[in-house]
Amino acid sequence: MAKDVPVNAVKISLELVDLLRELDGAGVSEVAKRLDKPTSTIHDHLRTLEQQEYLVKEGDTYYVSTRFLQLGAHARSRQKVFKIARPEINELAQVTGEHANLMIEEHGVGVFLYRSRGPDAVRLDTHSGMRVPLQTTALGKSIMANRPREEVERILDRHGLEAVTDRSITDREELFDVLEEVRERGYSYDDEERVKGMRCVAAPILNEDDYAIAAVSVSGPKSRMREERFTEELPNQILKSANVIEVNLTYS
Amino acid sequence: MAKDVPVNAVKISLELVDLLRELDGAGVSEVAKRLDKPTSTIHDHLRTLEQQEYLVKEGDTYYVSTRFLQLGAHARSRQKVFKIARPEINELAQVTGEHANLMIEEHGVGVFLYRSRGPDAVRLDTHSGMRVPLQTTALGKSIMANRPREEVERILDRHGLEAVTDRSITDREELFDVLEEVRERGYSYDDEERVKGMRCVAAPILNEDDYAIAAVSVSGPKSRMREERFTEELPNQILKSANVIEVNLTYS
DNA sequence: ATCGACTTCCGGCCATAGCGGAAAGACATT
DNA sequence: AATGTCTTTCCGCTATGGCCGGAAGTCGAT
Repeated sequence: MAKDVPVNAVKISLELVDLLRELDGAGVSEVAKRLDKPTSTIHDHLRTLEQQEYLVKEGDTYYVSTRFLQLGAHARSRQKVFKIARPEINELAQVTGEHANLMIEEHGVGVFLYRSRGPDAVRLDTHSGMRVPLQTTALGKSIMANRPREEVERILDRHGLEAVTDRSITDREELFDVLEEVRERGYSYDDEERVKGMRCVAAPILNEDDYAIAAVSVSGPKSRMREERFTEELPNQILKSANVIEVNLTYS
Repeated sequence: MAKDVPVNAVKISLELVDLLRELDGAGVSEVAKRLDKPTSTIHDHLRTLEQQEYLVKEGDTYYVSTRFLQLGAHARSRQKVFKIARPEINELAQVTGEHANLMIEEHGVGVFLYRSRGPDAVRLDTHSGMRVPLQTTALGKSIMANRPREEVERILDRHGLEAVTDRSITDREELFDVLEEVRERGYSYDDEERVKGMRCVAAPILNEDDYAIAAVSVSGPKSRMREERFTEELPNQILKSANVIEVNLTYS
């Protein structure tokens, strides 16, 4: 096994924490089985993380601690686009009645920074901090469409084009064609490419150099996302919100 | 130096992350100076954390990444008291106009799980995930007052009684006297013990064994927190909310 | 009582974390 | 341009401590 990271012990602990999140808590032996390491090694790591207060132990089960809440809140509030976009996203959710979202790109994946539920919003699995492949959301496509092609290539080299539903885009050239359209049109669609039955409209937030730093969207059930509402009304509302955010970003 | 944790490398990385949060981003040499380690060592750790996507690098500065947002959101939603209390806290903020808060204890410190700003709420530094010494808030006192004395002793042994303002309680016996009163009265006060000019009223959330699992509070400026509102109206509203939460917790 | 499945502890080996030193850049200042 | 002072980054050695096998506890079930 080639040495891939400078400090392997840290890598193990981080994988361990993320596993505990996925499993929603686990004991020593279960973690050891999943990571294919001896229980004694895992035990050492769990103890360390617990002593440093990054995990909590209840009985023989370890859980992710709220220490991460503090770090996460900091990471989010550090993004100036977050605090400027938040009121606009709330507004968007209210007037459309649906979900409204804010996404940024980080390490080549899409991160939901914030979401607001409108009065008619359906139940949905998206939550703050959720990470998804960029090409599977209208948000991600709006971002990629307004980045240099070579940067998008690098992201694809790193993450590939994993399909999430049977409608996901999986061909690289097809994706670039779509991105071209999106850039010209100014906003993007997602038609059940990530979640069955859901459609989505998104627009990018651009900086002074027309480089996408984020995207905003509205998403809802297919039944309500159609005809003029889908092709005219929602795009206009979203473009207006995106524009307000862009303006507020430059003058702040 | 005695070996204090099983995996020292992990400890270094975790301290590093927390330092980056405090500093709101930093370069290699600044971190190295603060942690009193060689730059080469710090460099190894920063690279590892960045490769694992727990940090982001912008130019020569490393920042905490939104990876923590996902972990934090999980850690919070894991607490059933959070999702049950949230609507009640929002309600409390609306009817009182002030800040309303939810706190739990973790590793012997108070953690703000959620807060809601009412229409008249003043600017305040509290935020989700914030960690404070228990004895410096009405919330913390409500929790400690409804825990076995030996458990409180253990917490104090570990964390001491650090003063935050000149009104903070610093004497152990004095604290236990206060806690005794709080338990009998059913709710607790904070009169500028953490933040100058702010007062706070809190009530515990108890489980079936009368063991405090959390606390709710309302906090506001001294000028509005006085006379009957402070001694009657707010305590009653908070006790009512706490009771609703307790009931919803048992039947769910 | 005996088992089984877990967590925890212990002690040793050798991979590797941590470090010093040097190289490669960045950025002023002269 | 050239020099000096900051960085960050790289490289390779060495002693240490991370990792592991195995044993000892712990708990519940049968």
